[in-house]
Amino acid sequence: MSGKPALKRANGPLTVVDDRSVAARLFALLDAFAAPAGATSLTLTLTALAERAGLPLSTTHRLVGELVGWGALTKQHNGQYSLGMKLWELGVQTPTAQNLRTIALPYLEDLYETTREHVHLAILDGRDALYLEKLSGHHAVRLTSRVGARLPLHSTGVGLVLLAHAPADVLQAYLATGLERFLPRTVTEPDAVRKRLAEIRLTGVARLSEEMTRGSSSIAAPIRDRTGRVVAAVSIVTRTTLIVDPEREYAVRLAAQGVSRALGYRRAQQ
Amino acid sequence: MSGKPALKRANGPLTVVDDRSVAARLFALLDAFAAPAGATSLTLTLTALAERAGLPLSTTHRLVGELVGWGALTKQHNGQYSLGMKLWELGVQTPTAQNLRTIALPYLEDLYETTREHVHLAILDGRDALYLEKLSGHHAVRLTSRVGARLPLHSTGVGLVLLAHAPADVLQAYLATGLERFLPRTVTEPDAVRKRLAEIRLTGVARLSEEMTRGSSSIAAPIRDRTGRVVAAVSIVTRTTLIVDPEREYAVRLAAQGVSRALGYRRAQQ
DNA sequence: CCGGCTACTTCCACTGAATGGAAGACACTG
DNA sequence: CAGTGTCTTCCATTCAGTGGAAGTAGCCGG
Repeated sequence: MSGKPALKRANGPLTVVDDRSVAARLFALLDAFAAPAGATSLTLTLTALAERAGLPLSTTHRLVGELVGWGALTKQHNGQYSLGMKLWELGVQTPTAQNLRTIALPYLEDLYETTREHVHLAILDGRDALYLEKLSGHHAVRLTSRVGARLPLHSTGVGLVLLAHAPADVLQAYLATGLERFLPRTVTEPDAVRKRLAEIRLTGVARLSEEMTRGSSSIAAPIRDRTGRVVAAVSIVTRTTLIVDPEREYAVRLAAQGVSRALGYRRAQQ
Repeated sequence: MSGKPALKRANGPLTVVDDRSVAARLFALLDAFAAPAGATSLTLTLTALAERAGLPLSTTHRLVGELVGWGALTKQHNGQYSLGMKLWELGVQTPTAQNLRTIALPYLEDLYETTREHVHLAILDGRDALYLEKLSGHHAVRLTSRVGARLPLHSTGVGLVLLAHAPADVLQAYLATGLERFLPRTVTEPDAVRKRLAEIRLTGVARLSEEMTRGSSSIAAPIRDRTGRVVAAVSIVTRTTLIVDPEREYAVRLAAQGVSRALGYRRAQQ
């Protein structure tokens, strides 16, 4: 691979920091493990890793050695490498994740108990909805989401809620890039999306059917912090039915309000 | 491997890999954020960070710049640094955590629902019980545990279960170091611990009262994978009462069995 | 308004840590 | 047992990283 500049990452969040710096190489190695979509966590051989990170084998070997020594990677019995516990340990200490999760979890559990459906908690990160938490029972519908997943803003319940309350420039930028159509019913036309967002702001809930995963629908509501800013969104994902039942919507609203209140939000204004 | 410098692996939090290497410096910076016990996630100024990591300020400045660029650290409005979302994102993809959690969560939820108590899921990592998951309602007792926390093996329910099924050498090594007494009732005498572990192996449950946190008791049971090896432990932590109630113990057992079965364990032998 | 303090940022000449090609070890496989 | 793919080690070369020092920004008290 001569192509001297920049690593050629294909899919996913490519954060080239500086390239050439040792740090950047280490990051490239870790990024090589970023799982694509809803896939299971990767496991790579040294050679595969070197290739994905765009580094010479011997360099990879040495750096991987350091990463393993620290615990960021683990070498399994079969010689494959995977992300290590140390990374998990540090990761769960990240303030945003840690705090929001801790505060929200009890309410999410309540929501799960009353509805028995998948419960999601997500925040806006860049151009994606980043799933912080997901509860689901033994049966519920199969889904692409998982904790740590990034899903599009325009085709998920939490995504639309987050988008509805995002700063104008973020919305602008998001709509500017073409929106992918996952299923026939996915709304991708910018103006239609804007209209939809206005309604979501008005009613305080988002409802979607068959826009991301066949056979499933979603109801989502915003979570606000003490300043009133929308910082996250909760949703439930249910099997699509024709009946619109207001009870579930109420349950989602209730959960969102509970978390907001726990974050210090008092619906003051007006 | 001449016995020269560094390479100080111990799997405690302070993992000096080689020192001098760029990687080691980066790791030191990240390690500086490792929260002590049950504390909230740290937030540090550049200077504090430099100090904790034992690096010159200018070096710290540059490296921190790279870490922020990649997303491992975040600079907050007030100029303080904290762990960043990228780290969380990678962390939750760690196979052990990811898989166990995904499989176990539904059972933990059931357990929470029937008991309304703190529910813990932990694995053995080094000399500690590492808490992978924690569910707790709005009320339950206040505790030191949290997801990502490390607590001692001899004074927690999950810890004792894990220790009871640990390889002989691990147990040996653990008992060799003096065990800390947290409360008057903490069992710290090696032989007493061994006896206790034998009982836990026999009955399949661990019960503790007032050994770690004042006012709380715990019931824990082992989780096995398809090979029959104990890979994790579940527990509930309740307010201490005088009544030993068998229902809760049954619920914990049930949850542990559920997860074990989901992991492919068939209680074959005997 | 200023001087003094602390905390952060930038600069750059020097140097030793990191590099990577190549060769050696290992492990399958047919 | 040669053949192929993968991993590990070595070491001369050099360029990325270093860190002392100087510059900048922000804050406080007088």
